[in-house]
Amino acid sequence: MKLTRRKLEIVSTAAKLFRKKGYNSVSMRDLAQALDIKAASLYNHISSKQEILAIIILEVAENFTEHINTVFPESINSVEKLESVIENHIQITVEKTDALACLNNDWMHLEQSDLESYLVMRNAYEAKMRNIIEQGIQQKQLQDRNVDLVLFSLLSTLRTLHLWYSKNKETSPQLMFEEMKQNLLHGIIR
Amino acid sequence: MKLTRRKLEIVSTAAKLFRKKGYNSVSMRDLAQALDIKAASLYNHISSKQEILAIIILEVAENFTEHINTVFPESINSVEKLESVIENHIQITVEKTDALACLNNDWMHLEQSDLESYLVMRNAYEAKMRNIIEQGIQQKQLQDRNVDLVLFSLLSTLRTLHLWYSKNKETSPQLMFEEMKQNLLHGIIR
DNA sequence: ATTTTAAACTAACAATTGTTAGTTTTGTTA
DNA sequence: TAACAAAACTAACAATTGTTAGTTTAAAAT
Repeated sequence: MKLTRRKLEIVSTAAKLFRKKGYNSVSMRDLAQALDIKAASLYNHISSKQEILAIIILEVAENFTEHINTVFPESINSVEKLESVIENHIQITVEKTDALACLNNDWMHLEQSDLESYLVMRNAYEAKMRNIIEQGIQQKQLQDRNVDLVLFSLLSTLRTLHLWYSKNKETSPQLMFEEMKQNLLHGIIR
Repeated sequence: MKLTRRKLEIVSTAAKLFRKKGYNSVSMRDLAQALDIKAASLYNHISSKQEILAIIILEVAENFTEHINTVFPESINSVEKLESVIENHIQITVEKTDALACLNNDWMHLEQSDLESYLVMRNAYEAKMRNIIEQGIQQKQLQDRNVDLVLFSLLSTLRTLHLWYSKNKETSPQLMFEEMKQNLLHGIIR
């Protein structure tokens, strides 16, 4: 099924609801009501509830994948690569807040090949991030620490930044970028 | 209803299931099956599914509250207070992994007075953390940054550390503490 | 040995779930 | 104006949900 205008409305309304209550706590009747139609009418546009979830999540996952594939082979140093990753996370946080929250909270409700695709992308992403960090340590640009924990420290904050942003929507991406770069890379101690 | 031995078994089994699939994706029949009994038998021990969720979440929330209330008035400097908070998060992550994950993922499915209690505790916790950070900035021990974003950077990682820990259970709390202190307070750049 | 209590059971309920079939309405194109 | 397509509708389905009522079993206390 093609992504028509109406279908996109349904998907983005669903993302908003899924984000607030979680995939399994939003019924097709809830979704329909938010769009001011009846539940059965949704099926003129989408084939199943699952399809909606897959569209929401896989699109964001592909955004992340595309960016890291661009930045990974570049001949800039590790710190600059990390900065670019931070910037990308902030951009997606700002532009696709609902979908990003869905990805974080409801990816485990994907089924079969969609779940598979998601996990493949996530693993590849983390592997490339890991690589950047290892390279940074080797080149003495980063502190010599437990790579997995460094990776987690970065990603945990970047992945959940939408929680902060949704309560601070007036903040400019620029400011977020500068502050997060400092916090994540240089720490908070003086 | 008192917390008997059997009731605790039910609650901790529920925490394990809720963590993996989310509160609304675990039916009372799922929970019963995991305990090798029938769904109706659960009601000899608990009064509702909601009660289970509330027990799981509020207990952890109280742990956090107790600790910050202990550390907050102490006459140690801000950095030492932050270190103590980090240590406490790691301890709870290690000792109550499932319940902590539940709190993070399913707090919004609490109802009425339980939801209220949770939010009161969370707000109080964040306010005290915020205060510690502000004090640290005033006393020039911390960098002069956006307080809210510093707070978020710390808490986002500490709150989701259970995601990393559940895949790295062999790691000692000591090592986690030392590494996270470095990552969070001093950053990762050399 | 008898009574009591704790904890399991079977059977059923009313409500809600995702989804389908078939129909009607609405707006556009021939 | 007639024909067509898009998108809504009503009505219903089978399955699953949390929970209750009433009963049986097993263990502990008298």
